[in-house]
This record gives sequence, structure tokens and C-alpha cells, in this order.
Amino acid sequence: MGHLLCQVMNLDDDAVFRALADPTRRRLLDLLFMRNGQSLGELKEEFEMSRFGVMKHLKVLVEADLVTTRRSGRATLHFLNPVPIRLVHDRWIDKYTEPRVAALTDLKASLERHEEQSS
Amino acid sequence: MGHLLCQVMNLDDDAVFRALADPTRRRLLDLLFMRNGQSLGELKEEFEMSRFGVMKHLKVLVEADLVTTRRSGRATLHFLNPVPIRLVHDRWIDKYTEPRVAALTDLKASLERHEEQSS
DNA sequence: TTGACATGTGACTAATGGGTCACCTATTGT
DNA sequence: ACAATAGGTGACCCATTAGTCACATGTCAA
Repeated sequence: MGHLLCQVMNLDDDAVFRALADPTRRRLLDLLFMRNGQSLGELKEEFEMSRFGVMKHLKVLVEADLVTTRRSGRATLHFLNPVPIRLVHDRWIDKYTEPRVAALTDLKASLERHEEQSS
Repeated sequence: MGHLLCQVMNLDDDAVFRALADPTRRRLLDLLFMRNGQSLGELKEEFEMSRFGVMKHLKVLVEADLVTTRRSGRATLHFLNPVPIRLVHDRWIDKYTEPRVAALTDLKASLERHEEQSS
């Protein structure tokens, strides 16, 4: 399929999973999940690491299609792409068990919210 | 929360993602997704690797709570636990964007099914 | 155009993780 | 008890990767 979809749909599984394996990269995704479209300069402030380290991690995320970029002047803005994440989900959770698993994780989230309030 | 839920609910993020980073371990999850409750002996037949290699990978999956075990005689049976996978999903896909992303990945799966038929 | 700023590249070192093997434990059947 | 089978442990070697730095490119504003 040589469509537009290919730009959004990741094909290389291995790149995605290796990208997610590092805590720094997961934190980068968290930061973009909170506020999309941040530049390298903004993102690097959140880490102890050198600028080069953060840049290297961003490159891995981009090559895995977990993050897309758009240049704006001298800054490069970064955007989170949720599609590869969903494909991970679909690989091991079929449509029939999904509602039950979702109910469990929702319950967990609910319990953790109550814990926050009471502490 | 010191409940039964804790046995099903993974807590250590890092272990899950590092476990998923290896293609052999993902294949092991695929095999258990197809037929749950297989022993090491059965699983190792699917790989070129030595028994020790496969065992090491299974251990990583168990420590990440992606796989649970139950002894049955001299065999140890392995079961896929989908909960940590769902938690990965929930981390970066909020409830509002989920339907749209799911629609996209369903479309992708549908297109790939048609490709299989016509080839 | 010049200086300041933001991002990008290639090489290098230290640490992590995959794979194997010699050796050990536990269970089954005869 | 004994042999055969299934699973488990620790140390080891090799490949990969995280992190850093010197250096290079591209952009804005005066």
C-alpha cells in the first residue's frame, strides 16, 4: 500500500520497541503527550543529560515513527504519533478480551486517583 | 493497595519495556497469544537458540509480569498477561483520541487482509 | 555581514544485554 | 534406586547502545 497512510503507519516493529526501551525516550513521549510540538531546546531543559544525548534519543523516536517533526525557523518542533502505540496494543489484545482488560486498568487508575487524594 | 490486583497489575514500567525490546521475547508472546499455557520444552522448539537462551528470555518476561507461570509436574506452563500491554497503551493514548486511532489501525488491518487475499 | 542562537554529525568510551556452556535440582516411570 | 526427562543457576564472551565532545550547518536580527 503506497498511500498517505504509510506516513502515519509504522512498519518496522523492532524500531518501535527498541525506541520504547529507554526511560529517557519514554519521558520524552510523556513530555510531548502533555504538550505537543516542543523544540529540542525546550525538551533538553527537562533532563540532566547533555543536549547531544537528548537529540540522539529524539532521533531514535523519529526513526521509529513515534515522533514526527516540523521545522519552524531555526527550531525543529516535535509531535507525538500515537499510531505505533496502538499497534503494539492490537498485537496481543484481541477485540474480545479488550473490554475486560480495559475495565481492569481503568479500575487501577481509579484506585490510584483515590490514593493521591488521601495522601 | 495490597490486593489481589497487584498480582495482575504490573508496577515496574522499565521491566515491561525492556522485556518487549527483544524480538525473541515478542515472538514468545506471539506464541503464547496463539496457544496459552505452553512449557519451555514446547516453546524452545520454535527457535534456533539453545534452551538456555529461551529460558533467559522467558525469565525476563516473567519478571516484567508479561508472562505468568504455573508448575504442572515437571513442566512449567507459561501464560500471557495482557494487562501490562494495556497500561502501555493507556499511557500515551487518552480516552478522547483512542476511537480515532483505533479506527486507523483497524483500517490498516483491513487493508492488509485484502492484500493477503489478492496475492 | 557579523555574531548569536538552534540544530545536526562522526568518532570515541563505558556500560548494558544477548547467547552459550558446565553444572545443579526436581519429577516421573520402571 | 535408577535412568530419563524437564527445568534452573552462575559465570563467561561478544555485540550493541547510551552518553559525551569537537566540529559543522543553518537561521535570525541588527
